[in-house]
Amino acid sequence: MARLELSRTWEPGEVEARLYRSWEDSGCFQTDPFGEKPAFVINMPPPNVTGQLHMGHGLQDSVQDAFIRYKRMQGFDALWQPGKDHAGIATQNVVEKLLAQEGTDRHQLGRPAFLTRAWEWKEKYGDIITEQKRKLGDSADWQHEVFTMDPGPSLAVREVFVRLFEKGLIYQGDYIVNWCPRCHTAISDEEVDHEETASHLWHMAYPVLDEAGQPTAEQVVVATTRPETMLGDVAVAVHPDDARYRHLVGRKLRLPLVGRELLVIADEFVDPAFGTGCVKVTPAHDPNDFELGKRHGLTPVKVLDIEGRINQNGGSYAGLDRYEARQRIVEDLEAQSLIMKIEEHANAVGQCQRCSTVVEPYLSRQWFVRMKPLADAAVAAVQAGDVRFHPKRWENVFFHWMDGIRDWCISRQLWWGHRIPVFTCAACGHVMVTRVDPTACAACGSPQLSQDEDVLDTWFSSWLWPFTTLGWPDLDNPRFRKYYPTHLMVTGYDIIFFWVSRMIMAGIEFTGQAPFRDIYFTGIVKDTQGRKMSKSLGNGIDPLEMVQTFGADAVRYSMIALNTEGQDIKLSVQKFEMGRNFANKIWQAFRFLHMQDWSLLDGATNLAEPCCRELADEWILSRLHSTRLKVEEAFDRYRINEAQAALYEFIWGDFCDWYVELAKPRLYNEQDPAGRKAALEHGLHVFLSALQLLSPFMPFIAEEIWRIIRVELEGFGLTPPFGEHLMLHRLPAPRPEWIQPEVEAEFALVQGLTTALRNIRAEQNLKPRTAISAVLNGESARLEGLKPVLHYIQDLAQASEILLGGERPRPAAANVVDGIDVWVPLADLIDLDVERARLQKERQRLEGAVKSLDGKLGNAEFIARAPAEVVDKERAKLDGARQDLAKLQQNLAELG
RNA sequence: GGGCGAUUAGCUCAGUUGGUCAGAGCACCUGCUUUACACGCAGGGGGUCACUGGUUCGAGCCCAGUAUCGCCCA
Repeated sequence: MARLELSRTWEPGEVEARLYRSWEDSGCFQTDPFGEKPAFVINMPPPNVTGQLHMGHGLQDSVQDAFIRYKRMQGFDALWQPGKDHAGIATQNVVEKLLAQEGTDRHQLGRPAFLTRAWEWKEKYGDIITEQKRKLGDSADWQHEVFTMDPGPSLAVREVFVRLFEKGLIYQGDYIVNWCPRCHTAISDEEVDHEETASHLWHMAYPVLDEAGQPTAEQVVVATTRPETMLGDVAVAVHPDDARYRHLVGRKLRLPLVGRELLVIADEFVDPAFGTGCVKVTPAHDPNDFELGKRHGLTPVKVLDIEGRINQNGGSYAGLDRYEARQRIVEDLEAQSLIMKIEEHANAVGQCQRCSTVVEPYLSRQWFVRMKPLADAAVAAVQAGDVRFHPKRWENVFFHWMDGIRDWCISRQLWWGHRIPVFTCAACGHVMVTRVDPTACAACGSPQLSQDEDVLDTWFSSWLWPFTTLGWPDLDNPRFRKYYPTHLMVTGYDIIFFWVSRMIMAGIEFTGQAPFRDIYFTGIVKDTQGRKMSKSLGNGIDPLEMVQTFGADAVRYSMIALNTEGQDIKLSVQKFEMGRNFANKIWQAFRFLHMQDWSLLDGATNLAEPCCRELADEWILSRLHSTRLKVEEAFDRYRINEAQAALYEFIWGDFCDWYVELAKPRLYNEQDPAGRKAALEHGLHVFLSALQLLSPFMPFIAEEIWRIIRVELEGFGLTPPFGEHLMLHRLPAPRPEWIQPEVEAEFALVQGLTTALRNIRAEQNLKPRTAISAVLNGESARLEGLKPVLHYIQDLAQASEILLGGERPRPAAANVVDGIDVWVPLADLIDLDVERARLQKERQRLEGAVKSLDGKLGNAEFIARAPAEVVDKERAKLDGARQDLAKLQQNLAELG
């Protein structure tokens, strides 16, 4: 029978592409809203249409896919709901750049033509990111992929806007917002990154005026980090209790360079300890000053335009960029000797998260959502345990933010996005917020209506994502009915504010239910120095490149291995070697099984069941099922790295290192065909079972080996006991009765004795080919117990002969394992000095153990207070150590 | 200023409810072309678990404080 040829190492490239196609084409990722199976749902955080795959996806998708695949194999109708985000600012930026290359811009094009271009771009490039995600092996339900601007989600966004408006939770108003002078739009507080920057504090003197409006000799000195905003100053404030300035309150000042008269006002807000204790008040360009101005009835003066340039209110500075203006103003003040001091000052400057431009606090008319009423229910839901955070500590971050929650600026001065459904009648000024575009004014009937020019913040569609992806607001949509609320959300802790909190609020507000039950926070992927990966630093590691170099399984394995309890990950390319090495190890183990004589298998062969014939079989089966339990438990506790680690230890540490070695003599024993067959069958059964458990983590190699086994079995005319795709194969019920601690203990002794012999061999520098024999001595009952496993030790330690009991050979190298003497007669081979040194070291170790245990057990308090179980255990340890020590002393004495 | 996290082997990190927990991977040392694997095998070295007190029969693990680093919020 011709057998398949297996590559010498695991070569993932071609295999992964082929298998993924086969999964997707066969509908392996699909779900069934009408089926009987219970649902398990993860909503994939929608990547931006402009996005490129980065390591954050590498990490989070590995986690999500592991859960989804595991649940799917447990018999759930597992939905991983994918989608994409229209990324308002980012997409508009990209399209505007294209237009600029063509020598035009969106204003020349006009809104409809611009939107056509944006859609064209989206259709052409928008799938790049999801194609990239397929390379990771993501088993998402791609057929139901949703885009935030699809008709469904768009309808939902409008519905939500109208509902909130009707409830009085959406309002329009003039407030200070964060303005990005490059994106030409307002952004929310959450979209501003604060970076500590070295700056200056300029102390500027404003002359005090007398009753007649003439300058006096007195000056008021204010300190500011933004001198250019002085053009918009309308007052100077001091603390009412500040004795230094009390006499000035109510007096007038002359604003230098501009000439405007300013009033000195008193306000509790002023911190007398900061700067000079006098604060210039610029209500149009500072949030605190804005509030201050409102309290004192001041009229704001705007001095910046949407580009961040000084406007016509800035007199001779009009048209200058804000930084040029800053420089010129400082120079001009200096020329008038009005700069009193320039201090070094570090302050946190807000930057646009999208383009890193320094944002300006900017007075403008925007739409806001009143958040407080939504927040209360969300907090209650988390407190009640309706939503559970993993790790739990992130709850505090959530509570803290919710506690101080501020209203959400949702309007953006963009064209790409959901246009705000507010219509104003040109004739009578009546404002309408409607689910369907109105054709005539509801008040006066005029058809002359104009829609608000702005669009909504992209997050305004994202916060609805868990239910809009499933068909909401159509409550009868079968997908919504079956899959909502979802079960698990996996994302980074860095978007707790942006997204997680808001999703919880929206879920409760609009569906009456929290949108997910559990939320698992991953860490953030950093570089080796602990810096965030970024394009500008060029310190990113490209997941696609890693997939190409090491394979998707390796990338997934490594990312999950590194993802411990939501800690940040310091990543380097080298880290992927562990995944690659593990995949290759699995492949080699399979090559070994594969190269055996499969013609031994017959109609009675059932790889779905074990066929234990001896201790080694029972042992590996026990280990397999112990591992199985660990995996289950780890998934339940959201510690999937532990699940993966347990599988690694089992496959590499138990199966490859010990079981395969013991299977070799059985497989090569021509005298015992039944034994050969059993060894092969049992090896395949255990290996396959482990692979199935591993497949949520390393789906490709598991699936490929499964496929090859199928093909080979069919080649021998046998029927595989499983279906075409491993990933769809139901996990068999756990069999705890196969876990046998006594068998594991017995085997541990085999391992200990083997290691002792190998240790002697290595320390005495004996070549592997050199035959050694050994004598094991101890209590007769224990020697009797070793009889059935003696051949294991002999094979594993490559010993020509092992005697149970008998005289100590002289000279001999010696070890003691758990009360059993291990002697290796070495005649002329032994190096006495080496042997003596080795034994002395071992003696030292044992003496230490005896001393510490002795002390412990000599302590009456310990005997009295510690549980009897613990005391007994310690006693047994002491007895064992004493016994071993005595034997060791004897061995040393023998050496002379 | 408030909060959170980290501090365990040279490096990156695990260590559930306090009692075989002092561990893994990489790196290191010594052997090894052993018919699955050098992306490997066998053996080995290496840590006052940041520091100081406390609770306890017993503390990487609990408590208090200190130091250093990092993050978030103000």
